[in-house]
Amino acid sequence: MEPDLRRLILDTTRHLLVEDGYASLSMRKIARAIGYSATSIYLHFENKDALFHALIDEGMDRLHQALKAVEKVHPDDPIARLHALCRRYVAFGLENPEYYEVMFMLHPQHMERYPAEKYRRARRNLDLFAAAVAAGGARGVLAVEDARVATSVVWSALHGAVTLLLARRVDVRIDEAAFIEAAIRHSLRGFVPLPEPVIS
Amino acid sequence: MEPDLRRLILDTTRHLLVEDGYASLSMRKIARAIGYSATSIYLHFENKDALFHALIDEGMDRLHQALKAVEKVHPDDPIARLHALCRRYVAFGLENPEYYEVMFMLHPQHMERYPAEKYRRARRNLDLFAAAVAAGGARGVLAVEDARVATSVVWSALHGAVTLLLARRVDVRIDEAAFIEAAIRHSLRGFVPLPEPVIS
Amino acid sequence: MEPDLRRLILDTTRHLLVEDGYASLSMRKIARAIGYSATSIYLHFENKDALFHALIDEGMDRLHQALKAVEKVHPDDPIARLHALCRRYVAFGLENPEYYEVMFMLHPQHMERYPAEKYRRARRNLDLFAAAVAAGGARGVLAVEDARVATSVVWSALHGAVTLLLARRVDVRIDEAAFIEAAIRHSLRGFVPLPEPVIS
Amino acid sequence: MEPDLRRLILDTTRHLLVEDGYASLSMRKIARAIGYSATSIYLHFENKDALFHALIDEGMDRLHQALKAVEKVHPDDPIARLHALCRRYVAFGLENPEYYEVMFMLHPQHMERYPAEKYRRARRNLDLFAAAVAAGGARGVLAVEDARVATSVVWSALHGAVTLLLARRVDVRIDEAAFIEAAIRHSLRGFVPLPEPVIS
DNA sequence: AATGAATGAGCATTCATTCAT
DNA sequence: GATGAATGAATGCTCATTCAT
Repeated sequence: MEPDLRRLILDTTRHLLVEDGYASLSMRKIARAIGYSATSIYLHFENKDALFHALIDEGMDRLHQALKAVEKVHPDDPIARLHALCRRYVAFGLENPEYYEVMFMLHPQHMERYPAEKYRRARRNLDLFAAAVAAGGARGVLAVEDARVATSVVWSALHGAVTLLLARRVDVRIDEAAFIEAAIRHSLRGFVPLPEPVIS
Repeated sequence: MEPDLRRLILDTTRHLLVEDGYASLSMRKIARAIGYSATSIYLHFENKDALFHALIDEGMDRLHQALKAVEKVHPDDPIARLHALCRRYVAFGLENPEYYEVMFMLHPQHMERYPAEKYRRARRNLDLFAAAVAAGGARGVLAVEDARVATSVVWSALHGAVTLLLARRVDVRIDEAAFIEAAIRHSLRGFVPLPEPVIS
Repeated sequence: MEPDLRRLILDTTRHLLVEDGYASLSMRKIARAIGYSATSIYLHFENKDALFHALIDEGMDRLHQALKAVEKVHPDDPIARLHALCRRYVAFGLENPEYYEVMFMLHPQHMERYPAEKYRRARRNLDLFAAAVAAGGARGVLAVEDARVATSVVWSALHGAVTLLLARRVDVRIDEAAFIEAAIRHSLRGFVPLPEPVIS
Repeated sequence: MEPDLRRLILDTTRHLLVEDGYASLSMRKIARAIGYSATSIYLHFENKDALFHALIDEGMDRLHQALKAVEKVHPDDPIARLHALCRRYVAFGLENPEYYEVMFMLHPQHMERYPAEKYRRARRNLDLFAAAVAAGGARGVLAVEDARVATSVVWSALHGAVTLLLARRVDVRIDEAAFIEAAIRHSLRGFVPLPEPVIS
């Protein structure tokens, strides 16, 4: 009857996720929300984990689309590209809290069953950051010791900003946009190729 | 019989949390661990949330103790102090994974009932960072535009590092200690009072 | 497409039964195994019980084939025939554990719907035993008071041996083959027309 | 409220067992039958298996009481004792079909969790048979090659009779009592030390 | 201060079956 | 003949919580 129940399940799950959180999400709840029996969900997803994994996949793809778009805008300016990637990343997290929660906040235990092959696919996003970082290092416009480490460091700063914002933990007196911009700049400034290291 | 059952409950819960994780923690399990009936817990805590809130309070206090200790070591060097604060913060998170989770990652929904007054108390920890940042700014050793924002930015970077590490999301080929140090340095380098802004 | 899907269903179900056991057998599983939809099974069998009843019929037929083969080997020696029938019976039970279970151990409740007419057909197997017993009695080589009773008695001894073995209840220190042979001999010796032992 | 809910659960379970069979027995069904919530059952039994195991224990004990009583009646006549043991065994099975089903008809898979220590206790019943068989062999009134095997053989004959009767598989034209007596005699006659018939 | 007894709601998952096509 | 979509009922079990004592 429903043209695409699978789609409906995925979308509904995403919304429930952001409203009630992962912990309180149950198959029954999803079923109730979509107006189908719980059994019907199993027609489209092998089990709860499979459903979440599908959501993760989608999220990773969407994020990838968003980030890739950036890449083309600044093909020759690694710094500008990195900056734009950061903005996009944070924007994605704030605009898609549902996706973001399953994608990056799920407990490792649940991720164990996530197929390794998909992990690789998920890592493509990080690779876009890595490419920009490496390019900046190669051109000497960014001071990069270890590109791998540097990439993760940038990512973790962005992730911290997104999660604190989503959890509403950031001081309410701080303007959200200002905070985001400050966080990104701050992180990028860490790459400044300096005459003098300051922190010994 | 027990001089302070409330104390015992809190300690036991904390240990169970660190050892077995949040998801598997139940009132029954706590009761079994302390050797009292589950009902007894309700004599000291209104419900599970109240128990967790008490735990969060304690966690914030413990973190505060840990951070305050640092303060005295470098009373006159804001940069060293900030650096040490960061290290301590990350160490605390990694040493008390599930504790950290309860403190900072609990779904907002659960936090709604958390009294605003306690939120303020929890913010004392951030104040220690803020003080160091402000001191550095005042002395001109750190380039700080808005101390409030800067503090939150540093915190969010640390939080990102902790959560990614706890979720085992950081590339396994990266040495954990190296990653932490890089993340902290990177964040502090963002404060370098520079002749030249790089990101326009 | 399939020339005889009914046939395929029965065979597959039997195999699944022998391999995975009764408890784990479901219509879905059968459907998957035959490569048809679950719905298709209902085109050939009214419901699960009907399928099982058909299976019981077949089992009875198969057992009948096995036992009849014996009959011809010893047409003139009732004792040898009876002995061989017993061996065959036990062998059949042990070789088709779960099949045997469905045939003889299904709860009466499930059997209520089993048509009385089929019961009669099932009884043909017992008749083979009865014939041997009667023949032995007629020839005076077996001491038989009431052939009907005697037949059931022999059968119940065999059934007891099979079921205890299938349930792994027989002392593990006893060799299975030795136990079977002892059980059969013991039962046959009950027919000894004294003072002459017949089975050496 | 209920003086002994554990008792009530055990008794109710037994009755449901004989009425509906093991396969269809569920914790909820038991709960409904006793007028308590399903959860309450878990206050007295760790899980479904534990409940069944308790039932097995009780059954074994009751059977043991019944068989032990026999022992004293014929202390010096192994044959009479064995005969009486057999009668009692069959009588117990027919009078306590509920117990009998859990005790001897449960699937091996469910028995795996049955503590080994209890298995030993359960074997006491077989030991009573073994003692009589051995005594008869020692006195030369029973022809016993291997007492262990002989005991199991007798038991399996009795078990076969009980289960066929319980499953209503025995020809309805046969008088139940006559069948039982014939089965027992037949089995004992297998022990006849020829050339003298012992059981008249 | 402490508890044993009890429960309703919930969980993921499986099942046999139905029905419109 | 065959099926995909759908479901209601059921399963064992866990949980936070309550209440009378």
